[in-house]
This record gives sequence, structure tokens and C-alpha cells, in this order.
Amino acid sequence: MPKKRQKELFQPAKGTFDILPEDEWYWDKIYKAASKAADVYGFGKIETPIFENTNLFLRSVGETTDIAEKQMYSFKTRGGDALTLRPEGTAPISRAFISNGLFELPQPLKLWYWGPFFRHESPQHLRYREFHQFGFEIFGDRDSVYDALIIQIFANILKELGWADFVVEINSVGCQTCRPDFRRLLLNYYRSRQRLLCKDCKRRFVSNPLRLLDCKEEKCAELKSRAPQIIDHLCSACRPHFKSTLEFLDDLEIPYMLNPHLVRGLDYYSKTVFEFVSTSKEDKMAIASGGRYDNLVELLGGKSAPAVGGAAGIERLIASLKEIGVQPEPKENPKVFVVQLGSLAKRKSLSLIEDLRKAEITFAESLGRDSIKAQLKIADRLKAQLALIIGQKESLDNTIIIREMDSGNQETVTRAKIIDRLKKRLS
RNA sequence: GAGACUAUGGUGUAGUAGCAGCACAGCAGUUUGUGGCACUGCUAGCACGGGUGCAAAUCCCGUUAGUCUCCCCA
Repeated sequence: MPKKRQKELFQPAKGTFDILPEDEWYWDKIYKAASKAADVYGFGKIETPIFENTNLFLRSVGETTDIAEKQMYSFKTRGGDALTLRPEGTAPISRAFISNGLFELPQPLKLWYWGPFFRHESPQHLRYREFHQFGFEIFGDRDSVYDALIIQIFANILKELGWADFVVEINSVGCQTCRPDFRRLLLNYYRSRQRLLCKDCKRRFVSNPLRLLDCKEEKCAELKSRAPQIIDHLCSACRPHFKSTLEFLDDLEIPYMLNPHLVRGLDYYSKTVFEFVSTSKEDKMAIASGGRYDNLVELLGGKSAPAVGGAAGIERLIASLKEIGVQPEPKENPKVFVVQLGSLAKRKSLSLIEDLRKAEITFAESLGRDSIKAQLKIADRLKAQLALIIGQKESLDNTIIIREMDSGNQETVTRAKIIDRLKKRLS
């Protein structure tokens, strides 16, 4: 009985959700903004598989990162392959860059993507197991102008969507030359102070020392503020790169804030890293983020190719838009509503609908209902401009009544002339 | 992985132990082939399991789910 059936009702799997028609407007709006920017800047769209070899992510994202350690949706196929639902977009695209020989095309090569990603963690505010991102990647050029360009693209998209309360937090995490030195420096600094660290940081000290700079615990804050900062220890290649990136941002008048503690959760980043955060809210949530990854392609077995890119979280973007009061445009009302009475009329209304479709006149109907009252009531509620009434008499005469809903005025038109007449009245 | 809070028709809610109500939505109707207003009727609910008690939506325990915080991030 009812109780038993309730038990069997299915919910969306944990951390997943349905996108309902009322929200689809936001998705569409963001998609259009992203794809428009992509067209203008010359990015080609790429779609990669939802799952990839697990090793691709282990190697690119880094084996000791949170994503690899506890958030991957990994499984074995019947054939024994180890696969993983993609937790992020950069590694698959870099893989595709190699697999398809895209390095043979004129460089820099610009690619963009849009789609679902998966991380197995406990769902929270704007944090889902299946979430969506779009991203832009530029391969084959190490010039800092492209770091700035990527940031500019996201800034433009956010602005076009009506969201201006953001700032770009930016930092440089150095490269293979300067990062190991800095890492040693950092370890030296923290080694004698290990006992003062929070328990997570004690773990970080061993597994991923750069992340020490990311801790938000109060007890670590003071240590952190006096810790060496990587921007003071960049090598002769990274320092000017970072400096000129910032100069480009100045020129572009993109608001940014140096955040020497920004290190990001993925191992493949080098030089520039950035996050777009909201300035209007106390808790800073990253809406979009990215950085440079000059070594990833080579790390994945390709011919060395520098790259820079970023991705935006669509769910978070939508939430921001809703917060600042961006409202869906009201749906267009159907131009006409088809009302029918009797079985012959019902048949005739099907062919009428087909003609409406060809003429691209939007319509609504309630063909399953037989009462004229009920049908007009719905026509009224849908705010149709005209009702097309086919009754017993009209279906025999081959005519149709056109009723203007606002005034109640009616005229009778022959079936053959109905579309022409409608076009005139609706224009 | 750790913790906090919540759970009543489709939606939003009332109900601190005594017949589970209201609003909106949905469906049908208020005599002939014409909508809006109004009225009538109908549909549909205490997440699940156990305990206390004459009596449980209400108190207790457990489970599940959702929300949120930490961690980390989109």
C-alpha cells in the first residue's frame, strides 16, 4: 500500500540532481555566453569521454592530492581495465591533444569544453558529486600574454552574465626549477615548528608541503604569515613571467589580488595560478579557476608543449546569478490555442497543428479534454493570443473560428485560408 | 573521514500526546458550443523501523535521506 510504495521511490543518487525546465534558462544563458566567447576568440569545442584510464588522472592530478586519494569514481571493467569518471577537464584534453596529434596544427591551439565531472565526496552547499564545468585551454605557447588572455575570457563571460562582484586571486607556484628549492625552504621553516601545526597540516607537511600555505586554521595562520612566500623565490624565468602577467591584467583593468598562499589542489600547475572569487560574500567560493601547466603534456607522454587554461563551475555560477537577482526571461506565450469539440474535430485539429508547425506559429492545445469550457480556461491561463475553435459544425463546413482572447471577438475563416489569415493577424 | 541541524499531500505550511488542518497547484462540476471572478466536490501527507504510554505527527532510540560546517574544491 502507500507506505510500501514510498519505500521504493527512487531519489537522485547522492550528490546528483535533476535540472528542471525552470532552471534550464540559466544553463542555456551560460552556455551561450561561453560559446560566444569561444567563437570570438577562436576556440574550437572539444568533447572527451566521460571516463578515462585511471592512470591518466593519477599521473596528472597528482597521487597525493585529495582528488586522487579520496574523490575519484574509479572502477574496473569486466576486461580488467581500471577506469575513472573524469574529475576535471584539463588532463583529458591534454591527453586528447596528444592522442589526436593536435600539436601538428598551428599553435597556439585553443580548445574549449563543457560537460559533467565527477568527484566522490560528501555533498554540501554548491558541491556535488556530479557537477558541470566549462573550460578554455591554450596549448603551445609559453608567453604570459596567454595567461592574461585566459583570465580575460573568464572575466568577460562573467561580466556579460551580469556578475561584476569578483576579484581574481592570483599567484605563481613557480616551475620545476624554483619550486623544489622553495619547497626545501618551506620545509626548513616548518620543521622546527611542526608541533604548533594543526593535525591536517602535520599530514600536509609530509605529503604535500605547498598545501601548508592553504590552511585556514587559526593556529596555523601566524606561522603562515611569517612563512617564506614563493613569489619571493621565483627563478629568473618565473619572476618576469609573473610580473608581465600582472601588467597585462593592469592593462585590461581586471581586478586582481595577489594571494601568496594560493597553491591549488592539482600538481600539474606551474607558474600562474588563479581563482575567481566573489567579493560580495564573506566566504569566498571559487567560481572559476585555472593556471598554467607547462609540463603536463610532456608528463603524459607527449612532445613537450606549454599550456594555460581555466574552468568555471556552472552550478556555482548559476547560484551567483540568482544571488544578484538575475531572473529568467518570461517564457513566450503561445500565439494560438487549438480548441476542438467532437471526434471529427479532434482529427482535423491534428492536421491544423501540423500546418501551424510548418508556419512556425507557436501553439498550445489540450486535445485530451472534450469540454470547450475547460479548453478555453487553459487557453486563458496560458495567455494565448487567439483561440482556434473547431466544433462539430465547423468540422463539417471546413471552417475554423478565430477568437481573440482579449476582446472575445470572433471571426470564421475557411480551413484553406486559416494560416494566411493567422499570419496577418499575428504580425 | 569527523560533526551539527532538519524530515507533515505535488509545493509552502499549522499542529508540545486526544478524529491531521490551511493555502497554492491538480482534476471534475455549477443544464444548450465559449475563458478570467465566484462557488461546490474530488485527489493526495506525518521518511523508515523499533520503544514508552490508555493514546504518538508530537516523547525516546536506531536507520535513511536532505541541508550545513570542518577538510578540500568547481
